[in-house]
This record gives sequence, structure tokens and C-alpha cells, in this order.
Amino acid sequence: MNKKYYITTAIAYTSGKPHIGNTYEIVLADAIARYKRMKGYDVYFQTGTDEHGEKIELKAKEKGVTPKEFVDDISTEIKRIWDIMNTSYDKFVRTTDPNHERIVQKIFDKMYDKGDIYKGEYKGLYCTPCESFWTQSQLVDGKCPDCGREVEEKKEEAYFFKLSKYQDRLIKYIESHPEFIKPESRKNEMLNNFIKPGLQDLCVSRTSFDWGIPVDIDKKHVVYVWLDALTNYITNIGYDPDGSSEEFKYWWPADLHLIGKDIIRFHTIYWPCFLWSLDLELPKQVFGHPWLLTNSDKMSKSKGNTIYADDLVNLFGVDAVRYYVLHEIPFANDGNLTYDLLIERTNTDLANTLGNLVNRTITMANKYFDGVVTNTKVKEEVDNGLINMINNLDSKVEEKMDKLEIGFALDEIFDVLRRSNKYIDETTPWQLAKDEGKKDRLQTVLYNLLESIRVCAYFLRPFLTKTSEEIFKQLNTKDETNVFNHNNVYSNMKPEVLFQRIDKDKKLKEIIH
RNA sequence: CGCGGGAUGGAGCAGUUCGGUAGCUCGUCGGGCUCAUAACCCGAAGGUCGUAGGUUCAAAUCCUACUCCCGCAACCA
Repeated sequence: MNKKYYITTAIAYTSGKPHIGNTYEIVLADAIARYKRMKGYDVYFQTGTDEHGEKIELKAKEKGVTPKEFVDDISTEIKRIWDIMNTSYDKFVRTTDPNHERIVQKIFDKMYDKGDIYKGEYKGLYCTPCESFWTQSQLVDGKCPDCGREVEEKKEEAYFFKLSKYQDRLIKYIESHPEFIKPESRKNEMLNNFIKPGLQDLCVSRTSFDWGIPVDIDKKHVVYVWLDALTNYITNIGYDPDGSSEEFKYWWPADLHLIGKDIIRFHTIYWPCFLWSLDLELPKQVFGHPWLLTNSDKMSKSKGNTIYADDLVNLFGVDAVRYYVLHEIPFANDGNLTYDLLIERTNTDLANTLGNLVNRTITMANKYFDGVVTNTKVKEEVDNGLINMINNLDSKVEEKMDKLEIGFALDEIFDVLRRSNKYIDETTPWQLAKDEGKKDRLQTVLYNLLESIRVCAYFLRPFLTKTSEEIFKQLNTKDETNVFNHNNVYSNMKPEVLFQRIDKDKKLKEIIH
């Protein structure tokens, strides 16, 4: 049996339409999932929406709809965008799913029975008119940041989870499992800022609003959203405190939780403690990716600089957008997205290096050999460099993907494409074509190029899904071997422009309208 | 002194572990080629490697101080 690979994104919060910065994560996860499938893993890829919480209750009220109607709308919209991005998730989960809600209640009960959850009092600074608790750091001049009025100390009955109980175990675990939190800098941040100074017990119930999963043993409380949200990773694959399914035993623990850097704390502190409370293993890795900014600025509606994935796809096509976000995001810093950069990247890499190479190669094959090309094996020294690169691509891409360095994996593929363009200049097929005696050599040259394109298209599949498929169609081949194949026959190839070059000024005007 | 990350030609990055000609992709300029989507190939200009000291025959790389940027600082998802 093949090795299993369980990958998740964070579930998206249904407070509004996700912009390209939020959409980035699902594309990243999709590329990893597709790559793993290509490598023969049995992959399960889960994403979805996180739909409870006070913020949603308020937004629904503002809009004059019920919270459920509100999240139904947004969840549908999020799923629509995930589909536009051509992502291959196996399951789209929702925290309002009745099964999830029921299991979360049982989980709460189990933790309570075990003594990990206890009833206590939540003390905080409360603004009565706003009905909100604030932390010291949230206050503005010591007053409510919303209305500016005085806050007062208030106590409220609440349930707490004993994080403190698991503190030492967590430190030991993180320190002995260097792969658990990535990138490394995030690990230090968590250990030094949160865990080592001492974990306080976590308030896991709320009474100040209703839109949540009711606590089974005390119905005036609802379950804290993070306990609700995090458990989606296990409830949807068949976890049940009274006996989990075979499916669950097969998939858990997850191999990778891919999340934004802003929620690493929840995934590397609360989540492990919750899992231990349920006597479950921890996920193998939590990767906190950086953000995608526009013009080096965080996207927000108030700044009016939000860019939406569906708009970008309409303007540039899904693979151009996928390529940009997958290639341009480094791993230490936040990435940047502007129309300028997106257009430049699409033109140079996709239209010039890739598209033009495919086009010129197939055109020559048709022109010189009526589109039938076999390997005539008239080799020259210069061929070896290209063929070696093709045959090394598998291990190069794998090396980068194992570190989740997707942009660098793409670079490896484009290195081969660039080498192929250079190979054309080195071998000058148009010169060979003038000499009848060099026809066999010419055919070998074109054969080598077609093989190079084929193997590159194969490796591009997890990233540029549609383009990869289109190249295979143009080459008219079904050969999916990942190395140079010496015995292919190419025929009936049709060159079509893969990516039209974009006129930047014209396009920018169009965007600003 | 709260903790951590970063500062390398116009842009984005690599190189810093174990010091020894500063590399890649893109942009700009010049040339070549013509199979191709003004494409492709070659070449050039452009960097006192955040600042100031120090160690050394030699420092982007080691040490010290400082400046700037960013993330985190807990019950907000």
C-alpha cells in the first residue's frame, strides 16, 4: 500500500470574501497535495470554513440575516473561489456541520470528565455598553477602544482548559521534534514568548454571545471558537471520543497543517494540548507561511487595496495567478503582489521562456518533418548537458519540495526550460534544415527538445495544472515518464499560444478603467 | 536592556555553518540570430554586501556597539 499523506489548510473564517492573500494558502496546499499524489502518495487534502463566533453574529445582525444564512453565503463564496483557483481538495468542511458540532460537544465532555476542563471565573476588563471584554493591551488610554468609555473589572462564569498541565510536555516535545514547527524562527517565537514564560489556563467557553456550539453540560455557554475550529482536523475524518472510525485511524496524525503565520500559536500550543487531552498523537508538522501583501502593504478593505483572486483570474488566467503566488513568495519574509510584478512575471517566465519554447519547437517539428519526430540518435556533445538536466530534474524538484520550497522547485523546472532555449541557439536547427545531409541530426535535436518540454510539463503539473495538460495535448503524447525517454514518437502536434504576452500599459489602463 | 527575524547593484533573492575573486532571476543598455509570442542567445554597465569600530595576510562571512524595518507580546478570529 502507498504511504498516506494528510494535508490541511486552516479553515477560512467566514467573516467576508477572501482576498488573494487569504487565497494564497489553498493554492500552496494544492500544489503540495498534487505533488505528493504525483509521487504516489495516498493523499487526503482537507480545507473548509470556520463559521462560529461573535464577529459573525455581529456581521449577520448588521446585514439583517441569521448567522446561518450569513455563513452559508460566505462559505459558498469561499468554495467558489477555491474552485476558481483549480484546487484539488478532497473535502470542504464546515464547522456548522451537525456531525462536527456533535463531536465537538463530546470532545468538550470528555475533557471535562477527564478533569482537563474545569469551571472557573473569567476576570477581565469589561465595557458594559459594548458588552465586551478587553485586554490591558487593547485599551486605548485605559479606556474602551470601541466607545472610549471607562471599563470595569468584571467576573464571569466560564470553563477553562488546563493548558498548564501540558506545559512541560510541550516544551520537551517541541525541542525534541525540530520538524514540528516550521519555519524555525516561529518555533523560537512560540517557545520564548509563550510557553516558557508559563502557560495560563485557557478560557474555552463564552456566554457573551450565542453563535457557537452549545456546551453539552451547560447550555448557556458556547464552545470557544478555537476548540471548535481546530478539532475540524479530526472530526471530519471520523474521530469520536466513543470510538473512532477506521478512516480516522488510517489518516491521523496529519502530515502537515499549512497555516498563516498569525495563527501559529493556536496550532502549536492549544492544539497539541487538546490532542494530548484526547490521548491523540500530534500532527507531524505545522508550517506557518508568510503573507502576501499588495504594494508592500497589508491588504484591507479600509485601505481599499484588496485584490481578489477571482478578479485576477479573469484578468490573467488561473495558471498565471497560481504561478505568481507559488513562485514569488519567499519563506522568510512576506511576499508582494502588484499588477506590475504579476504582468512582468507572466511575460518573462510563462509567455517567453515556457510558451515561446513550446511554440517554436512544435512549429519547427511541423515545418521540417511534417510533425512526425522520432529519435534518430545522431548525438553530439552538446546534447549531454540538456539530457542530464532533464534526468536530474526529479531529484532536484523533490529536494526543494521536501522543504516546502515551492518557488525554488519551480525554478529548477524553469532552469531546464531556459537551458532548452539556449540549446536551440547552440544547435541552430534552421541552419541544419538547409543541409539535406544533416536531416537526421536535426531530427535528433528536435526530439531532444520535445522530450525536454514533455518532462518539464510533467513536473509542472502540480503547479500549472491546466498548462501542463495543454502542453501534453499539443505534444500529442500520453507518456508520463519523468526522465528522458529515448523511444518516443511524436506526431500530429498542434502549436497554440499558451500565454499571450501582456501589453503592460494597456492592461494597467484596463484595470484602472 | 521583553523575545525573535531581517538589512547584499533599479526589483526580488542566494551566499554568512568551516573567513580567501560578490552569484541567480528580472529590469536597463549594446550585439547576434531568425525557428518562435518585439521572442530567443551573447555581452556590458550598475553593489564601499545597514552604520561605526575591532580581529586577521585576507571579512558580506568572526567579535563589539549602534541605526532602521518587520513579526510576536495570550483569551480577537
